[in-house]
Amino acid sequence: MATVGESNPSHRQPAAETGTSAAPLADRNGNRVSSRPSNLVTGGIPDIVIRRLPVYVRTLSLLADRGVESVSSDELARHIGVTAAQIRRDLSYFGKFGKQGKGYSTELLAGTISRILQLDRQWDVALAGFGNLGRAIAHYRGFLPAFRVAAIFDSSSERSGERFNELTVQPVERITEIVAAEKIRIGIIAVRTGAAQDVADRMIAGGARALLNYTTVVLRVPANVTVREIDPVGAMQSMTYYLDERDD
Amino acid sequence: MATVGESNPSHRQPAAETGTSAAPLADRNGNRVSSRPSNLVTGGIPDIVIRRLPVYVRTLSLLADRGVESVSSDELARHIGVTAAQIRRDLSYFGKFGKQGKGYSTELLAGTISRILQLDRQWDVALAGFGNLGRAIAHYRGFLPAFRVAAIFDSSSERSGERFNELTVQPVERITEIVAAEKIRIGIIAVRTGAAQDVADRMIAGGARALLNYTTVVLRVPANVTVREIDPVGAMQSMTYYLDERDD
DNA sequence: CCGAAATCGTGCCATATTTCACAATTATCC
DNA sequence: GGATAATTGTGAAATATGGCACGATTTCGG
Ligand SMILES: NC(=O)c1ccc[n+]([C@@H]2O[C@H](COP(=O)([O-])OP(=O)(O)OC[C@H]3O[C@@H](n4cnc5c(N)ncnc54)[C@H](O)[C@@H]3O)[C@@H](O)[C@H]2O)c1
Ligand SMILES: NC(=O)c1ccc[n+]([C@@H]2O[C@H](COP(=O)([O-])OP(=O)(O)OC[C@H]3O[C@@H](n4cnc5c(N)ncnc54)[C@H](O)[C@@H]3O)[C@@H](O)[C@H]2O)c1
Repeated sequence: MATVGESNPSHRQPAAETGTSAAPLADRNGNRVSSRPSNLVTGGIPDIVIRRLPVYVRTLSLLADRGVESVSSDELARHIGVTAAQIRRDLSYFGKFGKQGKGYSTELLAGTISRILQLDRQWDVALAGFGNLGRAIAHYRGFLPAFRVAAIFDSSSERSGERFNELTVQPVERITEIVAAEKIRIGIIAVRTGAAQDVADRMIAGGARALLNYTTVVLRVPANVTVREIDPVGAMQSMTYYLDERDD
Repeated sequence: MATVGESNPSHRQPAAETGTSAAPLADRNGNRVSSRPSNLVTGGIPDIVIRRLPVYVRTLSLLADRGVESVSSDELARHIGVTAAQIRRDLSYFGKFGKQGKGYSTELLAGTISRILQLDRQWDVALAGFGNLGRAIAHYRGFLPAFRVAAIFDSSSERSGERFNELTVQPVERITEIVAAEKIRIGIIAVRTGAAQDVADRMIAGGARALLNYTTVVLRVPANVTVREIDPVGAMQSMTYYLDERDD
């Protein structure tokens, strides 16, 4: 396997981009806004490429499960809905994984990209907010097996203290302490909007460096923290632009 | 106000894009796969610009509600986390809304962009899937007031027939019929992955032209249908790339 | 009413991203 | 075994996106 895989990832650290400055706000797909790694300075790999990798893994794994042993960039591209050249280019940032005349081994490539993304381990995640959304996230099995909710926080005195599986919902005051103690690097923010920045700050103080933000708040985070936005409302609001009364 | 606002939006229709050529996301049948409209051909406005507009509206409305009457591109940029030039450029696609020396009227600009996005009306939405996620979406107030769940579908015989507010959950077989009858243009897909394409096809057959896809399935849709993906798992999986054991 | 300060809109340039297209390599078939 | 077909990885070109910087215009304080 080529270079990146399990090598020391320190060189990948998102380029410095402080608070408000240069951070672009929406990715190509529809996922949203805010501080994601700038994509060039480090000589690193463009974030837009990184964001496509999960789809590759997903599709390759699906094919592998179906018993398909190898796949060409062209066929993979048709499955995913991108161009074959893009897939080949994306992969070329990391090494050479294909075989001319044959294509890529589905299983091998899925495994390789998983390692590149560090998905070959389980990550503990801190969940803040245990309201409707927070509960839904806690119950959602789709994050498994790479991600496991290891701590839950809520400010409400009714909710804090509540049990979920083997976890007790903790008060927000303990976020920093617990995130640090459990070495949690990833946070999910599902609190009411007014509390989002505070909760993010506490998580970061405890050592979190990746935040999944379900609120519409634009989070201010240091340059070494990655934030991804989940913004279904924004997605809907941008689709209506294209709607027309009559149609085809 | 400038041109676009409530003018006939037919010219905005995503360019019909045949085959794989100009459009990055087309499959063999000329069906655009997955999200966003092609962004150039029509001489139309780049989709990436459209996708930023909801954030502008949101922020401007917030400021207006706080009693801020006008805001400069610079200040707005600081709130949102983009550059002032980008905001000015984005707006310039639609007209001239600012006043030199002063900035933009928060209320006016929020209203103008809302009209551009056609958010100055209520859109009926069809929701497919009434499991955990579907229920959460149905209860979620964040889509209001621009979007209203007007029909709910589920294949399960237990769920179909169930009531939600004044709605009865309907079987998937009725999607096309009901979507057509109620002139619904927007669908939300929250069914199990295996059913996503089928449900999408039925909605489109009934006249839906915008789909919010919560599943990980890559939907095949005609070129005149916009799809946006909500993919929190992918977002998480791409953030782990940047995580490092030690940090800073 | 004046000069300084603020701010927009945009031409033009810089950067980022995608795509083309082809040499090199490997597979396949007879 | 040799000819043909398939397919990769990548330099170079093409597009798309972002940002600088400045003329033009408006505001503002006195
Ligand atoms: N992106 C999405 O798909 C999506 C969907 C639904 C809701 N949301 C957003 O997620 C957030 C939560 O939505 P919800 O429907 O779960 O609301 P909710 O009211 O059910 O839950 C909010 C929770 O946050 C808790 N909370 C309030 N202040 C807190 C604080 N300082 N620290 C920790 N917890 C605190 C409350 O006690 C409550 O449990 C909102 O911002 C909402 O807009 C996003
Ligand atoms: N993007 C996200 O944030 C997110 C979060 C949770 C779940 N999901 C995804 O959303 C989907 C639903 O998740 P869930 O947790 O609600 O699962 P669920 O099992 O609770 O609900 C799925 C629902 O789909 C219904 N269904 C199955 N086949 C159908 C068909 N042919 N037509 C209509 N309805 C059908 C089922 O009856 C059930 O009610 C899954 O694909 C899941 O991976 C996405």
